[in-house]
Amino acid sequence: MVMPKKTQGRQKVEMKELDGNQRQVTFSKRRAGLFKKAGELSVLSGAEIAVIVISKKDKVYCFGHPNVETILNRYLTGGDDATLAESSQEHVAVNEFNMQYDEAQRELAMEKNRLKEIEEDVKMKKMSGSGGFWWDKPLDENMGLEEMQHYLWSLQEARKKVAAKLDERMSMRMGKSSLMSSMDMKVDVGNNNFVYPNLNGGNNNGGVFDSHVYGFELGQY
Amino acid sequence: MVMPKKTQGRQKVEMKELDGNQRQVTFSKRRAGLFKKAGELSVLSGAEIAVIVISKKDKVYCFGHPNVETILNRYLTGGDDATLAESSQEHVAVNEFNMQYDEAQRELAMEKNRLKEIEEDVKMKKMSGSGGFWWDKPLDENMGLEEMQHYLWSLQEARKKVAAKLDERMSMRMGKSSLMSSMDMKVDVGNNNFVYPNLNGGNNNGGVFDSHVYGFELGQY
DNA sequence: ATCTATTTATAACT
DNA sequence: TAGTTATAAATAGAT
Repeated sequence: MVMPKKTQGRQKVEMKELDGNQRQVTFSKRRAGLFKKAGELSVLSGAEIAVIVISKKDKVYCFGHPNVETILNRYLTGGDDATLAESSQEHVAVNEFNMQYDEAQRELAMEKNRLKEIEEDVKMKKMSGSGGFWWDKPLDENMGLEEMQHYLWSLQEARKKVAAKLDERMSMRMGKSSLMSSMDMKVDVGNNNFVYPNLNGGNNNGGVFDSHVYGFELGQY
Repeated sequence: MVMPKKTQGRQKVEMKELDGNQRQVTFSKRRAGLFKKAGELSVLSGAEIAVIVISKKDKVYCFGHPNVETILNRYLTGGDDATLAESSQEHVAVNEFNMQYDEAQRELAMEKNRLKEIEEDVKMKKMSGSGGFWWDKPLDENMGLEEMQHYLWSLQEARKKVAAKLDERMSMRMGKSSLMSSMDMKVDVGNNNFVYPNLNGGNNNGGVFDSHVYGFELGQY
């Protein structure tokens, strides 16, 4: 007795832009897959990886190991820390920050993993589907309030530096630019109770919640 | 008669850092896979994607559609063009340029695809292994001299259109455009025999030949 | 770089 | 958005 197939299974798909719901679904699924692949590659090869995805509706999703800012910094400065260290005091500062940050991240990862193991011990079922790496989840899901505060502070500092770098780069390319001014506007979230604007409705993504994956929650995908 | 299996086939692999040769091989294979996935996602969903990978030996590999710089700009700036456009006239200009540039890139991509189809028609063999998207290969690898010339020509044509529109816009707002000169610098690779400076040893990544993949060629992998 | 055997990722459906 | 299933793709191991 041959059971009729329940589904047609995966079908080959033409590589052209999709529409409507199909696009949304595919976008979600493949974005998740892409981030997972990025995470695996970084673990297996020890490489640093940043992935930034901006949907058609301007929503920003990103992945970064150890974190996006560090990688952008390296990318913009030439990919070599030595180069970075040589260029100026400011760079040294950023560099130093990066190292400390990395270390902090490592500790965090370990703690997270410990927590996770405990959880898994409790669950131990059906986690294969929802499981994954810690950096594959939204920040607020794996960060306490205090930790968050420190994290925000340090990242904002770093971001200013990176922003300055980018501005420099861009102006080198485009003649000139006043990106900094607008960036400051966005970076100095100042006194908003450590709740970064990104999570509050603005579409400013700051780049603060890195080392992980997150999406802005405003419109549809 | 049962043929002994030729290979064990793919084996499940533990997610931990690899060593030596195995790491290099895996790094190459998976990096390629990651970029391909990124390209597919951008085509299917119409999203803009940037991927930056820095190997343990500090080599930088990146993928960007339509190009890395634009995406980093949007990321650092807030991910929303509208926000950017509000801040100042100059931002409007930059923003506008970016949009038009993106558009031009899209056109170019289509043209490239057309060219490729013709080539494939001639070849039509064994392309499955080396096939893929044009933006998934180093520039020098998928561009013959003639093709390169055509590419540069179309890029310049497209750019003229963009520049014209931009200039038009600019003069509408201000007295004149200061972008023209810098743009010329950027696109007019001029007389260097169609070999883009990026390919000549510097780690300047230009941002002009993006929408594709390339790595810096300084050390080992 | 190529070639399989398998593992993974996912398209279609629920 | 979250499962399920069948099939398309990616890729580990070996050449």
